[in-house]
Amino acid sequence: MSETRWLSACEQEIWRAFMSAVDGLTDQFARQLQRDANMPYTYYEILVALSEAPDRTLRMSELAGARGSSRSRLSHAVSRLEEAGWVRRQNCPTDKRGSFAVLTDEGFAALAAAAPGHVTEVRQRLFDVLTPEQIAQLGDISRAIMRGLGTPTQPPCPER
Amino acid sequence: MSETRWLSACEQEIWRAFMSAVDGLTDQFARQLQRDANMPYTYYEILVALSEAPDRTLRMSELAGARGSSRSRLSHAVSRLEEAGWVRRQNCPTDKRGSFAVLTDEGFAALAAAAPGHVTEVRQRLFDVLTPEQIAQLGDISRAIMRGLGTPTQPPCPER
DNA sequence: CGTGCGTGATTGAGAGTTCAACAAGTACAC
DNA sequence: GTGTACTTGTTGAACTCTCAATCACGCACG
Repeated sequence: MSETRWLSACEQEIWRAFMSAVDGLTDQFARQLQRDANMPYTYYEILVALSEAPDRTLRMSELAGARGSSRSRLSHAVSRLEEAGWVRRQNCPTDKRGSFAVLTDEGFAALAAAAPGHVTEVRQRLFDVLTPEQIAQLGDISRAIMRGLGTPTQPPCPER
Repeated sequence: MSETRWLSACEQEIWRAFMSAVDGLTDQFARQLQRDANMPYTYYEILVALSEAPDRTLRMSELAGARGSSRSRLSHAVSRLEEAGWVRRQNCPTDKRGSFAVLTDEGFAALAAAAPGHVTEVRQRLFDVLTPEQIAQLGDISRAIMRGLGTPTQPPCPER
């Protein structure tokens, strides 16, 4: 067990600013979605992932793995989304253990209704307050963090 | 209601990288604390705030306001922390409605035990994977976001 | 005074997440 | 084939957070 490398005053200030910003952002987005679309943020993400999949269908595992979600959490969430009529479960014919989650038309409609408000919020709270340089820097920083966490990353966007 | 300004492919890629990074980080920190110190991240933050206050004591409201927490959440959390013996409630003599939360010696000890692991994690997952320039950029970006959210910000650190 | 209104804090119910345990199915060696 | 180990997905209990309701108190105004 080696000596702890504490944060300098500078580092600590940056760390706290970062956490405040992130907290504030996620809180803002979560509230906006809950208020305007009556869905928690994680459910929105599930609907987005399904809407982009072929046939709007994904295996439960893939859906869980795509976002950093646990199988258990996803199972509970999909149960809820099923009650809402936004998602439907379907058995996998080739692997009898497996289940598919399928986005229903109602689910797609709910997502389409929720998206504009959410995107507007993201634009206002994030992109509009940063300069183009800062936006590019944020992309690089995020990818570096993801690499540090072992998350696979896509190559950065082509030059602006 | 004006037209929605959607995100470009570039912006969306940055947005998703950012959310993945943030999610991964907070998840990592939360798990590390839960595993090694048996406390949720928000409770850790409460202990930190108390440990820095004069007499390790704060009004419930101040404690809630300091972090973006609701009174209700804080009340529940302090009840838990009280059961653990880490915090103690104390009546306010000048305002009989008020309560103080006081960090106990056990609480301070628990915090002291948890801090090294947490700081090490923050250093490894965040500061070690970024260049000094990126760290400074992250500070500026975070402050810009906070301003956009209406959160008061401290002036940035003196030049490195 | 005392009535009314705003504030500080708590409570309980409902919703989401986590964790461990479990059932069911598949893969693979022997 | 059969047994063992791993994977997929679900479940229930415990825990945290949110929201609305509530209680107790302070403060100002008639």
